[in-house]
Amino acid sequence: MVLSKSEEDYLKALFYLCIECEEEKAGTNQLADYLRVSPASVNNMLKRLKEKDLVTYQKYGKVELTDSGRETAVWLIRKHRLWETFLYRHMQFTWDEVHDVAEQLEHIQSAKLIAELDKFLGFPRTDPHGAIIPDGEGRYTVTPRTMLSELHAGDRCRLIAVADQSGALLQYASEMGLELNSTILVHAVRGFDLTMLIEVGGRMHSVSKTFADHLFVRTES
Amino acid sequence: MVLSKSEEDYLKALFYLCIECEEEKAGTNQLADYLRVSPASVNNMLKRLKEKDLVTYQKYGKVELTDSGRETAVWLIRKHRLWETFLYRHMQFTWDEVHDVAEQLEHIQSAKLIAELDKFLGFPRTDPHGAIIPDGEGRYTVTPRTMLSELHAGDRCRLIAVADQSGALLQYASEMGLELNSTILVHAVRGFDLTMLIEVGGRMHSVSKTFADHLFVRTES
DNA sequence: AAATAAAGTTAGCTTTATCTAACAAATAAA
DNA sequence: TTTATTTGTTAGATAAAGCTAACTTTATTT
Repeated sequence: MVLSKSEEDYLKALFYLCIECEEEKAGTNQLADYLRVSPASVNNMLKRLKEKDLVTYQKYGKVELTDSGRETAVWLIRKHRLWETFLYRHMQFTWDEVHDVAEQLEHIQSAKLIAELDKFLGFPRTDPHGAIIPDGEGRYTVTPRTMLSELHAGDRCRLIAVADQSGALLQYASEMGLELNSTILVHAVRGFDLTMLIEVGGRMHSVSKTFADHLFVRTES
Repeated sequence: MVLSKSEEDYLKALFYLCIECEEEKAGTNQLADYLRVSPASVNNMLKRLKEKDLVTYQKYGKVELTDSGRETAVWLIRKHRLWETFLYRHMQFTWDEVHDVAEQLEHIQSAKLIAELDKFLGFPRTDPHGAIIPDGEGRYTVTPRTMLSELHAGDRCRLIAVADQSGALLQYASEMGLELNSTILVHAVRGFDLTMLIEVGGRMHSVSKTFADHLFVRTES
């Protein structure tokens, strides 16, 4: 079944809200906020997605992806992340530049192209933000990950992934010399607003909890 | 100025009809035929393209691209042909498979991506069908080319390009062992329907004038 | 339990891009 | 030159995807 760009965007949004955020189901306004469209537009689209058996949904209820809907969403995420990897590795894109173009490229329809791209890249497991790339069979494991904000003074860790929603966040991280695999030392966590004092490559930085929530790490000591 | 996919398709069609076919101007029905839409749709679109100063056009008259329209069309062709080259060289696509996917990829908006792709490919001059790739400054020279159908018995030539409209033509050519740079020997031209008897790689083939019209060659003797 | 707030829906409008059917203009043929 | 044919235009319809404004449900407070 061939879907429109918009339909695909809604499915992907639902995937993020329902599966990645472990919230099970999503509401109309929540989706509208995420996609920056009106709740009315969402309502409209949900009816069509239900028609096509991509979501389960009933009046005044929450939305959920069907198996078929989730499969499509995972396929889109696979395409998106493979393209990001390509742009990053071979087209000299920085990690804050890849998202916007991959957002367009993910709608290109050609299974052969994606299979070949995967092969060309050497079957990468993660994208430039450390996010897991679903495999050719649509397998996608959502592993629970530790956020930098969960650590305490004295902890040491490595950056393994960044929540890639915002380009500003990535630029900010780059400015402080932070990239995938960087070692981070937590010097202190200020009590009242949870601001963290961290050391990256010998330099000290003070970062907000909001920022630290978006960095996924593996603790080392 | 950002154009819709459709607007871009119309500009590219106009470029083919007006510039590549050396016909100067195109008509409504001609465009409708080429794009496989109704003349009414074309009429509608022409009004909008005129609004945006991409074509010159007046009621019951012929259409022509403006400088700005031609510039956009050449940019699309550059993108299309660079993607074709990428698919052919690095993604194991055959020359009859590249067109459809490139048709989608040409609408991706990122000048940086195209500049990097060009560099990655080593600044290719021609695409997998032998068509010239416009350079980064939008320079595009339409060189007059010899068609196989213009040759006579006894002539020898090399295939330098194929008119890439139809995938069927390319498959047919492949089947007879014909690829870019293949040497073709014209054995005979039948008088009444201009069917040609040609030799390719030691094998004889009888080809129609229609087919021979789509092969561009460089004569060698 | 009634009042208020939050969330979700409907109706009706807009734009883009397509269509068909009917009509008008320009060109070619008799 | 009148007729016929081809070519081009208009009007009105449809479908996708969005909007606003008004309304209805459901959930939360007091």
